[in-house]
Amino acid sequence: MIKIDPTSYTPFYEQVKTEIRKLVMTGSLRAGEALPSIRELAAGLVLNPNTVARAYRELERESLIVTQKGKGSFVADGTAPVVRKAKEAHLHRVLDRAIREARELDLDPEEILAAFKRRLERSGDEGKKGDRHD
Amino acid sequence: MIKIDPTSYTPFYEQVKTEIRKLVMTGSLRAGEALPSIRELAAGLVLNPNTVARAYRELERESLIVTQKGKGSFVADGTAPVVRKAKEAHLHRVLDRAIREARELDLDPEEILAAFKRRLERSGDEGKKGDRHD
Amino acid sequence: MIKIDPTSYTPFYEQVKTEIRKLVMTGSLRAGEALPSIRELAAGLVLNPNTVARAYRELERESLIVTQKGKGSFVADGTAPVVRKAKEAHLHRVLDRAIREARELDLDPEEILAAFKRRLERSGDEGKKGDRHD
Amino acid sequence: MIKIDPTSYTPFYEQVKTEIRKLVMTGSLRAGEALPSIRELAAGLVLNPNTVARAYRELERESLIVTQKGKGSFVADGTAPVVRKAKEAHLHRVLDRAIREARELDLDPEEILAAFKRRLERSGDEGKKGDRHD
DNA sequence: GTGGTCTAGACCACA
DNA sequence: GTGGTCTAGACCACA
Repeated sequence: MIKIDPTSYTPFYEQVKTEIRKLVMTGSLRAGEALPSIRELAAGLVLNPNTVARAYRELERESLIVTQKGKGSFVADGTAPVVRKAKEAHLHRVLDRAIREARELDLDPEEILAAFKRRLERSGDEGKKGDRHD
Repeated sequence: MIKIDPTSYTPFYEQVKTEIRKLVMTGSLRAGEALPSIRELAAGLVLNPNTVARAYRELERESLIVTQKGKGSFVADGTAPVVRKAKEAHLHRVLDRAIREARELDLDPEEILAAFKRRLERSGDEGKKGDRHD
Repeated sequence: MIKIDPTSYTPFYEQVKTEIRKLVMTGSLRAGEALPSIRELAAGLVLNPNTVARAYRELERESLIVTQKGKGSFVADGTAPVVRKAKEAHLHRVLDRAIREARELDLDPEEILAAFKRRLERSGDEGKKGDRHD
Repeated sequence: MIKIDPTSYTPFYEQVKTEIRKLVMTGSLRAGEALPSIRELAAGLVLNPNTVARAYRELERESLIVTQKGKGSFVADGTAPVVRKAKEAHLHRVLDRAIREARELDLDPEEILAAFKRRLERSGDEGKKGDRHD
């Protein structure tokens, strides 16, 4: 469910945080639901447990998850209402960045929009694929 | 002309590379034109000359610029024809990343497109502004 | 295993690159094998870690080695088949340079060949020794 | 008559020195003969006069040339007898370096000699050509 | 412990 | 003044 890009400059622990936030935002992980254990996830992602632990620790600090000693980590309650807003904010952040970068190329809004439509359709055909490289 | 974001995970030397690539792609820097000297740019960006030197060195390795001992760095000849393609490729990369990230939120293409249009118009009103934070 | 000549005009990082390429070409370092860590090699050669790091970084860019965060650097896979060709190319480069320089002295090919034979035998007697000073 | 390689790590002034030494060793420049003026040579090589001046100064310090104020630079007298020995020494240096580098590849002397013969013949066919890159 | 980035500052070749 | 190399040393991510 989660993928880490080793070529990205974004630290592994940040990538793990982002991926888990997405799972919550899409409803793949619901309030109260258990996250994979640190060791489990670390093994799956071929990361050191320390790295995953750091991601969980920071997600806990922002109250997205809670950890119960001896039991594991769970999506925090009260998350549900926040999700909708977070999702919208995330979408805007993502789109605004693309728009800003496109405009920095000195392109007209019409051109940008046309290109966006084409790429969006294209992405529908191919399913979700793509190489990130922040 | 160039701005660096100290809060970004992207290394300074990569940010400098990206910014200079943009200047070439937008035609702000044309083939044969001189780049600011390493020391000059470093001073302007409050970076260490070593950091800017690394950016220039790598841009030279990708043949975007050429350096003449004792004289300075210049946009490479033969850049002009390459620019158009690079620009398009960059635009696609930027848009595709946004599309991929939006789709990972389980949003419909229509929703995504509608949001994109709104944000694009909004960006036109405000002029080019925005808080980056890659 | 590696030696650096501080009197050479060739930068230290280039000398390190050349020496490591040789180790791979002679089979002293095989695909997958670990290279000494940057700090280790730097200490051994009495060089600054930055200098060795630059050598490794550039060897990585030419796909001769791969680096894993926190683990170290390793000879790239797929190196084996490339080695034979690289070895031959390197030999030709070395011999051609000597031939060109000898010819620039206006010597006959026979003279050059005779001298080469004598020096080659002589080198066999003495074992591998020699004062470089590029 | 002289060529400078801007991609070489050998400083320009050293390349100039070496090239002039070769001209003397091959008899292209004889004792008492005038060298091109500093400005002339600098213009021909597209170098700054300072750079050529440094080469001349150092060649003068090693007594290969003499400079007469207002007249120019000349190959020193007493050079003739030295030339023969210098030529041989230079040849040996050049060949020994090639031999050392070939042996560092773990090649047999027979292999090396065979390759040398082939490359020597090849060089005869093509005339003097070649890209150096020390 | 292993790499990666960055600053501060020195020294050199070249224009 | 313009680049290029190098050292010393700090700080961070990752194992």
